Amino acid sequence: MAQVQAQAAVQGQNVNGGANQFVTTSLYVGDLEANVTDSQLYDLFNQMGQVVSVRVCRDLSTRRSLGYGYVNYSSPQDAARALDVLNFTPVNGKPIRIMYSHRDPSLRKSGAGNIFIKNLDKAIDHKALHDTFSAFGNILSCKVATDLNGQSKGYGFVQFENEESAQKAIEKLNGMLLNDKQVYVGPFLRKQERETEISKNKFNNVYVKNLSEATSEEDLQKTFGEFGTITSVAVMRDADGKSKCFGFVNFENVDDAANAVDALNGKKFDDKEWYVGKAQRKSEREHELKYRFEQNMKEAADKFQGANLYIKNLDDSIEDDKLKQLFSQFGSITSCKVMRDPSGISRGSGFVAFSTPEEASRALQEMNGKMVVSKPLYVALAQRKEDRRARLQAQFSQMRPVTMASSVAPRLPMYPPGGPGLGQQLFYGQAPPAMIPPQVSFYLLI
DNA sequence: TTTGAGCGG
Repeated sequence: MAQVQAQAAVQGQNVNGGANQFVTTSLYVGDLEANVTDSQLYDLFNQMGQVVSVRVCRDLSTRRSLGYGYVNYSSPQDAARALDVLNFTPVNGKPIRIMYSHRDPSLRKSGAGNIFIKNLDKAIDHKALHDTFSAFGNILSCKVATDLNGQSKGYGFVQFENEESAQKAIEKLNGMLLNDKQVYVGPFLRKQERETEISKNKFNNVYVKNLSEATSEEDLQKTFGEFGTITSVAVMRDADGKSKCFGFVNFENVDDAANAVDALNGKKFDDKEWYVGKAQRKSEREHELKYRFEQNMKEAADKFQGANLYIKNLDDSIEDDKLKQLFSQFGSITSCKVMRDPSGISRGSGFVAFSTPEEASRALQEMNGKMVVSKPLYVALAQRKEDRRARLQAQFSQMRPVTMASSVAPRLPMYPPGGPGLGQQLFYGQAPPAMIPPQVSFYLLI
């Protein structure tokens, strides 16, 4: 796989799929021991070719190492070779972990292609793990969990560049013997996700949706009854007795419920593909919705970090279109909004989001202090995430939750298809200004 | 037994 990277590098392509020109020459070096210095990194990496620059990142005020740094080469081949040869080299006794520098965190955060391995023989180290799994695709990051002495804890992680490689690795290696130990290889799940996975496995009550309108309790009883004793069955209906096309089947026995889900989920009845799964309690459903929403908010916030401008001191006469006009000369505007109070009067503030931080930065420089209509504009980068969060919490109590029918509730723009369902009773409120990028117009309270 | 953390000038 090092060859693939080197080849891509020679051709000036970015193996990670981005467009950044530095991606092939700039390395991220992580898992640094706290006392590792710039010059140590330089000495090590300069053995692979001319190093252009190197730095260990430090906390601005305390100057303490943040445990990672960067090494830049002028030659992509040198960078590729350094990644291949120097990865997991101990520095101050701790193996460093090298990746191509990739500033956009979306791939890392998405967790796509990330797998977990357990029951690893203690003799298998980072390198051995890497070698074993690199047969299945390009690896972005790989490590064995270790204790403070560097001893293997018997499990590890491999993040592939793509999901297909991860699937192949799972398929081929799960249950295989590695150094005489049978390893488990599966998708990586965060602790929270894993707990809900487990809780999914034991339940009596089954939820079924996408029923045809004609499907009755008797039909459900008949279909589900094949799997075991049913204690109750219900098709949910509106006031007129018309089916809402979903229902619940409660089994006496948890295994029967699980079998029914396995067998019936995705099956077609009357031309309708049923969804059959564990019936969630309201609190579980809300918890899941909230979790997914927060993940999306985080992604949105990250994405717009640096590309999103906060504007103040706007003349009241300026509307969204006019704001956009003012800023469009600096780049491609992905969204633009003047904040207004409930009666529609401009708050004199707004947001302009560009597609790149560079455009935003230029716009900031050119537009801050510029006279527009009658007043000098105040232009700043939209608040950092941490500040937003703190202020968000302060304002949380002041937001009045609004219940909306699913038919009028706005779609959250950042939701992927199949995200939290709007058919649920969700609470939406107006986003507090200066908190949330304009793309995300509503704040969910649950 | 064991389900991370991580991107600047």
